[in-house]
Amino acid sequence: MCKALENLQRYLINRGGFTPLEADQVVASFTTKVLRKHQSLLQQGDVWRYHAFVSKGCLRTYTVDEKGLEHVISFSTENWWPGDCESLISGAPSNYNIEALEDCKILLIHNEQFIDICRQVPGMNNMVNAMYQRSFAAAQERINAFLQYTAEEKYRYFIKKYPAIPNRVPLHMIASYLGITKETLSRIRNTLRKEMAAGV
Amino acid sequence: MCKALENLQRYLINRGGFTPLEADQVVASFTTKVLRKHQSLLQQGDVWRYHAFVSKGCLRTYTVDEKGLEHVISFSTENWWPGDCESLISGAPSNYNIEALEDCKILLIHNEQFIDICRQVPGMNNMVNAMYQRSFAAAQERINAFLQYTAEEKYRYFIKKYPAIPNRVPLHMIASYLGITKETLSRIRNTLRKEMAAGV
DNA sequence: CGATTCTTTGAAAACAGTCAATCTGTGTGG
DNA sequence: CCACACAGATTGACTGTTTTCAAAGAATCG
Repeated sequence: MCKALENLQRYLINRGGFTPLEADQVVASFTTKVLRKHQSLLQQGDVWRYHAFVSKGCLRTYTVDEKGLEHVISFSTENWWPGDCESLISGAPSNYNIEALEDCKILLIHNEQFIDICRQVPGMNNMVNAMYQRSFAAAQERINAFLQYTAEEKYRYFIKKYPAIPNRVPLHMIASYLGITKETLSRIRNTLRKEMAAGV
Repeated sequence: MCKALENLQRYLINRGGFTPLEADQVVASFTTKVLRKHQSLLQQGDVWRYHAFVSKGCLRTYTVDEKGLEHVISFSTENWWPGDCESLISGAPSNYNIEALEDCKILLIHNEQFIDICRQVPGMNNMVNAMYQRSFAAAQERINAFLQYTAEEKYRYFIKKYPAIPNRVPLHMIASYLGITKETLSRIRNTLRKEMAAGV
């Protein structure tokens, strides 16, 4: 088994509570997709019919508003499931774009096959369920951050929660993710640097 | 069957795709809880171990930050499932408060019983799954609104999406939900009134 | 009624955004 | 290997939306 698939297998065993055999069965239905930096996994207007697991790399999901401005909805690194669950449920064209920020290895499966597996492998439903619960809980936490934090507090919270992201992702995308401008984020970084230097 | 339970039965048939008989079986495990205005369904620090269906009334879920300020996370009206899914999964004390804004009728079930029903009634897993998917999609949409809208745009979007809420809920709670101050929202309302008067 | 709670209004202050210029680093092609 | 282009990051001055603070006017409830 190639390394990309092994990552998913490990994920299924550790996070989904599967036996190695069950995990094999699930993994066998996935195909590997290599994405080079700047390539897309999903483009606005297309329908999302898959489940995708990030085995290696980093992607961003973003929207484009009426003024043509991009807004980063989320980052997806190893062991995440990027996609558009709205489009998946409804079959409607997606409003989201998903783009590789680095060279990526993605494991893909069509939704129909995925549903088959859910029927065949007991425990699959539970894992999917838990996945969505976690996603929802995380989204609520983020909403909470929008409600109570200033720009600086949002950034502090972000680097505490995702310490690896700032090193992998350009600043202006993080600013977009936080709902602030790149200039503001640059100034915030500056004050944080000064704090570090002062030994706070 | 009392009227409160009938609402849930109807929900299960229409939204969950159950037969009336299956729906009966599910409904039978729920108990009715009456909440008077200002009473709580969940208080910060308690563990949430239930699933709750709003048969009648309106509630708010909110957090209290370090400064003692309240932030409205969500409103729940008829046919919604308020609760703290984070606390439910992890078993950790909740950070949320859920309070009745009107006299309410809530249908409650313990999570353990709920899991039993999921095992017994086929299709239950799918419904729960779809519920969380919808919740997650809605949360993402809200995050998107935070990213691209001004205060006024957020309010316009809100009344368009939830036209019934403004009539049932005090202004300052809507302001909190939108992440703006009550004074700002009051001023926005003022300009909207003027627009209406001018016939825009 | 009196007492909350909710809403509105005004003026001043603060935070973040905009615009514009410059600086940095990286990679590509001559 | 250098020069150039380009994307990303920083800085400054200015603008503007939203917040804050304070006060007073509705509305609701016991």
